[in-house]
Amino acid sequence: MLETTYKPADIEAKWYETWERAGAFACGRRSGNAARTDGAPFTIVIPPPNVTGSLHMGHALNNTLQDILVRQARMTGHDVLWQPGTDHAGIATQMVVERQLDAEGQSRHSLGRAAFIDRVWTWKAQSGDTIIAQLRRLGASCDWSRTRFTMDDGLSAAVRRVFVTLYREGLIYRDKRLVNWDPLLQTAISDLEVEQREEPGKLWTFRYPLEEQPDRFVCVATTRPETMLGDTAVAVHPDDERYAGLVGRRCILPIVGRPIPIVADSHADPEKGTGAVKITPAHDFNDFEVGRRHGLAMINVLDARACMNENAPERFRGLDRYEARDAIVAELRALGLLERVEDHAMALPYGDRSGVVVEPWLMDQWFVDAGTLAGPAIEAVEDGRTRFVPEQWTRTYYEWMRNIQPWCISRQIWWGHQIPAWYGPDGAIFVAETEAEAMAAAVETYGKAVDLRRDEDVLDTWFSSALWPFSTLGWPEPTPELARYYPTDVLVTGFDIIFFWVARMMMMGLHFLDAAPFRTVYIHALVRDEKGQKMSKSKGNVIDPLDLIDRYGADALRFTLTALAVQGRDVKMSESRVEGYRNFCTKLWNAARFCRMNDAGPIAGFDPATALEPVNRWLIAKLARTIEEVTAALAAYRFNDYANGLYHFVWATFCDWYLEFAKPLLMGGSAAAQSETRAVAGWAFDQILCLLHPVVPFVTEELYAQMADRGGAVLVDEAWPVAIGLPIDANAEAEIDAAVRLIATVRTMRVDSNVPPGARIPLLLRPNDGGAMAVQVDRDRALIESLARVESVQVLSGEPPKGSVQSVCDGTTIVLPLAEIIDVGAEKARLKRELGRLEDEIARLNRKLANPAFLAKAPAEVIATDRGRLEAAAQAVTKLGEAARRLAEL
RNA sequence: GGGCGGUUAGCUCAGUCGGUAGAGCGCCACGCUUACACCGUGGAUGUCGGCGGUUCGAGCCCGUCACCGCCCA
Repeated sequence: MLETTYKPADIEAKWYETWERAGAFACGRRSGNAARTDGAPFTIVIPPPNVTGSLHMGHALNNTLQDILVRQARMTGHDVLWQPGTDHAGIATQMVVERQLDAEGQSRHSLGRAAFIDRVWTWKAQSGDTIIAQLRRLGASCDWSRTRFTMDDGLSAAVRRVFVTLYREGLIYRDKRLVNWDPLLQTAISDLEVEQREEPGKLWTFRYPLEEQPDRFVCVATTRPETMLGDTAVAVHPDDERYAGLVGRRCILPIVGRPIPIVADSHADPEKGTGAVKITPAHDFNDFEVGRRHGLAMINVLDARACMNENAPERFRGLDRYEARDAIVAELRALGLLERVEDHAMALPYGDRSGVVVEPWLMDQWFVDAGTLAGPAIEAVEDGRTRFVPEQWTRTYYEWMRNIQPWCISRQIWWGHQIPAWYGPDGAIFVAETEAEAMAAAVETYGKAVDLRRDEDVLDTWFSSALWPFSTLGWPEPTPELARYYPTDVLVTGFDIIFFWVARMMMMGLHFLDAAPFRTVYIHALVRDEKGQKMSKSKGNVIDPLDLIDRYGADALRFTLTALAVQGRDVKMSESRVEGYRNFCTKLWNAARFCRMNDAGPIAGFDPATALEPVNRWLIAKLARTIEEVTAALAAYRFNDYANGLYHFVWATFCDWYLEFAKPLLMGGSAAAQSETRAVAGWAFDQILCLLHPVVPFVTEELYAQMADRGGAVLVDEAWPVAIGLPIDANAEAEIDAAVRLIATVRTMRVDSNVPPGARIPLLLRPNDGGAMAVQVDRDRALIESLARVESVQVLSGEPPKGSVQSVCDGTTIVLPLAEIIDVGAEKARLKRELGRLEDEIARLNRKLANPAFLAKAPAEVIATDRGRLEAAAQAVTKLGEAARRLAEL
């Protein structure tokens, strides 16, 4: 016999091992009802987590949703591939290992490149499986036999093939441009890795003397005085009359003494500051463009650590950028060239990994021509080959794609895919997949063997991630998996990586396989804490999913995340919700206990269409509707509707009503009714297990095993329920729904009249149409007596006895003869309240139905509904009015 | 500055076609009942952010304002 509470820890590991041993997650097989479907492929690639990371709540949500989709797809007979794997996460992983080295008093430079990379692999070997193990605990049903890592040989070959191909097509190139330079990590990073933070700062206004008239000045404002050493112009707006006479003349850059031109450029904003701006093309993205337009010199005054370099006057060299700022301001002040200082809020660019202010820095880097690749990626969404859900994200995608900038892909770190480019003695570039090929090309160029030097940089991690949907399937080799599982069906990911990842996979997939990598991109929200704050270690509000799994079970966590996964809204996580859904699992568990105690298990070949009892036909109809509803919800990615629909069906319909109705049938019904009820309950419970399995796989699998001898079959391989063929008996539904309302009314009357819960009292019904009601009462007598806890149910033809409590339900007067215990005053008050409510409703409906415009324009069925309501209310008033009069006679 | 989302019960949120506003948690009362106290039964709780408009009828559609959050520059 099952215990009274569900203990997740006892069964989760067992079932996960069973599934894996059975190969239940492997692609290339078909489960569910194989006869019903064609075993079409269904593919999802996992958003690869950082190989050395650990599971956080965002992963838990992301993978729960994917797991629901793939488990359901297996049950509908698809050949499912959920492709797992991890990402090498270049900068993040390198930082972790560098911190370790630092603690040992070493650095990557003291170790050397080869030894350092060995060290990272060692670290990966130690911690690389952590997150995979954690995903298993969550229940994720990936095909682990196909696990890939972005630095595997095959995936690395794909990276080289893509790099070389794009280089030859002119879509990858080396260029000297301003990049975002992280002076702490000493590497370039992409625009997306820069976070703009609004901060209070200062705006300094300096006087730059004119070359010809040293007593006249042009005033320029800046938030970054230290960069003035690299100024090569002053710009004013071409329409700015204040400066019209100065354009074309020169001023003298203070401290440096360099004459610089005053140019007209619309970048200068007449409204801002003095209207004149200093131009430092080597240290500002806007100034860089101005410099290009006017052919200005580009003078770099900072080194890789953001200290002043040899292009600065000697006394500033080696100063950190902030020290240099103070020194320069002081010197200009001393020279009388500081006009003023104002407080000024400004956005500063921070490196999202290092947390330091990045510098726009002029250097040679590798770039992808993202603009060219974006075209087809935009079209694929425009013409619907790829669809975003929720649809609103389409705009975000377009917005970014249509304004895309060249993508800087080289990183000055060691952990990652080293760029397959070699330099000859004269600096000529040879890009090839192997050193041998590069050498061959060099020999052809130079006519002899030369020393080639490989580019030391590695590629942005997202470069390899961009290939994930096909590199994991074996590309560039023409594997059977690639042919069968690409393009994938759906990508499930968070909105925060639409640009980083989704957009780039779209570009690469379209370019190299001529097909968008996914048919649907489902974008889910961020998981926040219960106050709506983003979870972060520094805030200390992180909820650890593994802790929740330990305490409440993986199923409870999964159900919580699913029920809260509303499209377009953040998920606010709170422990009380997890506890509530743990309780739901226990409820399910106890429903199973009840079924087992009553021998209500699944019966092979049972056909629900043969059921005759109204209660059973009622349940079958409700279940059929639930199947349709939750299947549709999943098809539309409305995960919350799926979870809540089942929650309500299981708890309210099945447990609260059906099982309670079943009790009198099982205990006192005819032999036929008993065996039918056992069969229907057992069958329905099996259907429930199937429907719930994708979201709560562990508890449902355990109960599936507990409910019957399955001959080794597991729920994970079962078929998804279908509503087609199930009888939806409207009469049975109406009959039992009416009984439900009647019982609820009696229960309310009992409480209102302080009838002791245990007291069995008679129930009298005075229907409008004696015939039909009498038949129904006769049929459902046992149900009503049991659930309303009454000793008898009789149809009343004459006047109710004196001292009765009365109410009206569906036109029938409900009479409880309680002369002994009735509190006349309280009962009068209750009737008065009820009559007042009805009068209000009648007045409202009368107003509405007296409005000629309503009668003329509203649909006929709306008018009929309201007339029905009015009639029912009027009847109820009559009956309760009588009841009140009878009470007054006492 | 541009864009997106939000504002509904004490809290967290659903609300699909415009037709008397729902759920979970919490709260109150009562607990007979051999599936379950991680439970059962009953109950209370709303200016659907403000204003204006469209409509027979608006939480829902349109306009506008306020506040909150996010993204981009």
